[in-house]
Amino acid sequence: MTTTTTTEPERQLRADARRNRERILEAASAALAECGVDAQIDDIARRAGVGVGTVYRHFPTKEALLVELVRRKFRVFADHAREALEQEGDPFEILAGVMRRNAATAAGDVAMQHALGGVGEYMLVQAETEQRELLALTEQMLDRARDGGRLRRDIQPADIGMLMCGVCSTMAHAGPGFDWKRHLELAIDALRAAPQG
Amino acid sequence: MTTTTTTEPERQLRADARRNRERILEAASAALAECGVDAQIDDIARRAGVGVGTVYRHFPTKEALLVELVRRKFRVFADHAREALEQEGDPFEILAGVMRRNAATAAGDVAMQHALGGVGEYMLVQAETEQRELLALTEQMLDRARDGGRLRRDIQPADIGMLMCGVCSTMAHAGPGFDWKRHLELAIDALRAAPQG
DNA sequence: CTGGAAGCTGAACTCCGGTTCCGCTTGCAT
DNA sequence: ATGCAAGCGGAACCGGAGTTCAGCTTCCAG
Repeated sequence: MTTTTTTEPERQLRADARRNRERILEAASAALAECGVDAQIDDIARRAGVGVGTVYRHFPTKEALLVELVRRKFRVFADHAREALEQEGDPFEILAGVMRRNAATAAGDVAMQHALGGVGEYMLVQAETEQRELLALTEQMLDRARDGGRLRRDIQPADIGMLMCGVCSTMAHAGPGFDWKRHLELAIDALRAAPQG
Repeated sequence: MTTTTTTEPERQLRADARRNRERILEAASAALAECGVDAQIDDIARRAGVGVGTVYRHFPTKEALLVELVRRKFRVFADHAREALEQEGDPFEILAGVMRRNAATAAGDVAMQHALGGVGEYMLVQAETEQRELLALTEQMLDRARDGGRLRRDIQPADIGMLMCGVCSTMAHAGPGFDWKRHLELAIDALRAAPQG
């Protein structure tokens, strides 16, 4: 299948334009990963080796650029989930594996922490499609893990979302005893079924 | 004892000044609870029925005002903990009760959600003293609950902090299935000792 | 009562960062 | 080859929000 994401621009771009678009996205990704929402357009343009005007030719507004990157990241999360669904093995551990992998991905991206940690609600709202996709995949993982018997029976896809958002919020905090990996493991433990009733 | 908090201004303020200071704090509290970090000084001044200059006479900078309010809120959290430590009853439930009460407090205050949810790290950093106090009280609650046997033995005070930050981060999100009370209960469940080994 | 220090006001200032826009460059269809 | 639409650069623009300050008002000690 050709890349038919609603996000991509309608008609064929000129070759150099496509190249620039990609460089901008890359630069933006780096800048936002580093500085979060506070990254500046001028900086992004500089990193991309491009004028500010060019950035605005490709993305009507800073917010649009932010949203596009959040979308992409969500697709990465979804890819991880899809890969995991191919694997053999204990479905609970597979679920936990995806959570660990996605958390690690978010850990390197301040913008994503902002989006998930509560600021930049707008970013999430506009990535609704991608979120839904991820939720659907999560549901599959949950179903399997529930059948496996090691997952608490009342856990819903949105629960995973909330917990992951929570973990991301601790990524932004530095402090003694503040460690997102620890937080993540606590969250995963919260999902376990009590060792029989 | 006289109010000897390092935060209060050194020498006796003129009567009207003290009154104004209080009105500003009140107005700021309301504005920040509503708009979070984005609340504007002009708006705060207007709500307080005071000129902007007056706000700046009492707080050198917007950040200082923010920090002061975060500190106060932490003291409220600590008060809740202190009260709880007076109570009789299952120490685990007492701990859970404080968590519920403090979460509910934070739920009505967007600025606090920003501070705890990952933005405004700076606010937390400057409320270090108040945090330490809260941590110490938390430790007492944990010790008792651990002795009671219903608390997972490896839970540390900072864990509670992280979990609470996480819960606050979901407060900022609206969405189907996103419900901070649910998140909080999951967090509390994560603390429970497995029903024997 | 009264002098003067403390406090107040709010228009004006400053800074900063997103956005615009116009003249120039470049890819590509013919 | 070549014309021209698509794309690019980046200085300039603009609005918004924190902060300042010069003159006026109010409290209160003596």
